[in-house]
Amino acid sequence: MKPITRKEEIVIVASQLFKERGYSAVSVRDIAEAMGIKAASLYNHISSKQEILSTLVLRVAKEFTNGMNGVVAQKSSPVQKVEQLIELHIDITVNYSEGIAALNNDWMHLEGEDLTSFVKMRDDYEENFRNIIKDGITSEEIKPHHPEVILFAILSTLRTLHLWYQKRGKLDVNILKKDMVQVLLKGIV
Amino acid sequence: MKPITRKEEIVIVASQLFKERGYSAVSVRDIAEAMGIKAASLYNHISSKQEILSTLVLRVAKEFTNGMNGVVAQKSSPVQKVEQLIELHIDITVNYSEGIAALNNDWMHLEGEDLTSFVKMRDDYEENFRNIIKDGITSEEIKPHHPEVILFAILSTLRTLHLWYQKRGKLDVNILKKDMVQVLLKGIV
DNA sequence: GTCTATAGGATGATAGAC
DNA sequence: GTCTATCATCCTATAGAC
Repeated sequence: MKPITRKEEIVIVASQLFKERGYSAVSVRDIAEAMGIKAASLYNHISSKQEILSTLVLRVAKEFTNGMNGVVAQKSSPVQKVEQLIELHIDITVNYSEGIAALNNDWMHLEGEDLTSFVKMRDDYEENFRNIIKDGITSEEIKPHHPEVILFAILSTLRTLHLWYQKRGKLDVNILKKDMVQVLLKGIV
Repeated sequence: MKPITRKEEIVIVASQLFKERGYSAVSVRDIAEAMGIKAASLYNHISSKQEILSTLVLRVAKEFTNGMNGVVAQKSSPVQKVEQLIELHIDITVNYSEGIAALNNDWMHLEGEDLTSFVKMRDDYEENFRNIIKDGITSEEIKPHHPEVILFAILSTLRTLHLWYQKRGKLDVNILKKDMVQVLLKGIV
């Protein structure tokens, strides 16, 4: 089915270590040891430790960007779009759990063009999300709180889903989606 | 007024660097340079780099523990307690912004007894919060969603407040409290 | 309280044999 | 594709002079 390349294997193993300890606290020797080979052997497949991080973070960032573009292109209402974004985050969390940890905590260790391109993707994503919320306020579907507070509350929750999903991973994804949508949109009281 | 000790100065300078790059990516040379002295001179005031992290993280963790104990001891309703906890997080965020970053992202680099004691404080805090939510569901003040989903949504938002507060720091704290309480308790639609 | 000098080890990465 | 050997640099921390 999936003939995983050696480089891909490195990225997967590294991402698990990055998630536990963070990019800076993980050495290339640690990654190699986790794969049962020597550090020098890694360099037959990658050009630097940086490259692992870039591959990992940019891959997930592109998933978010593509997903957001899909949502924006639709004709649904602002609230429906927010629901779709909540589902997007849950889907990506389930499929790229370790990558999200790196994206959240280690993006600042990217360098050069990779850093620039990541920051742009993240800013664009937030701007699209913010505009959807503003549209919802304008059309009176969403309560007139400060859009920034709403954006922050939702994004904070969605961005840290991976921390929680690993603990309660048994919960069915569809149940999680429904509950999360209810809690985030309609509150708890 | 405040005769800041040299050690305290080190903790403050280090916490700002830890917030930007994370504990592992900051060297003692970096900290010393930011203070305009040599790395070796730091060791006249601290015994290790670890000690800086412990001081920082445990200080903030104790603030949360004390605050939670105060809330639990009160006779207010579950929803009122949640409101007080939201305010607690906002107050601590305003006063210990950098420490919260270390607490969120670098606690796993604590060692020995400090690590154990931190994890216990964090677990106790979450357990108290969870019980308040459960009480609210039992008394039908809070909607009967899975308590874990509610706890997660609120805590995720509150724990990352510091990221947002620095960007929009101009916003009055009392306005922030009111808006945040509304959004988290009553939702956005 | 700060300095210079340095110990002792870890780090990212390369060269070249197999 | 992996290995051993190695380089140059960085790391935390200590000793001892001023």
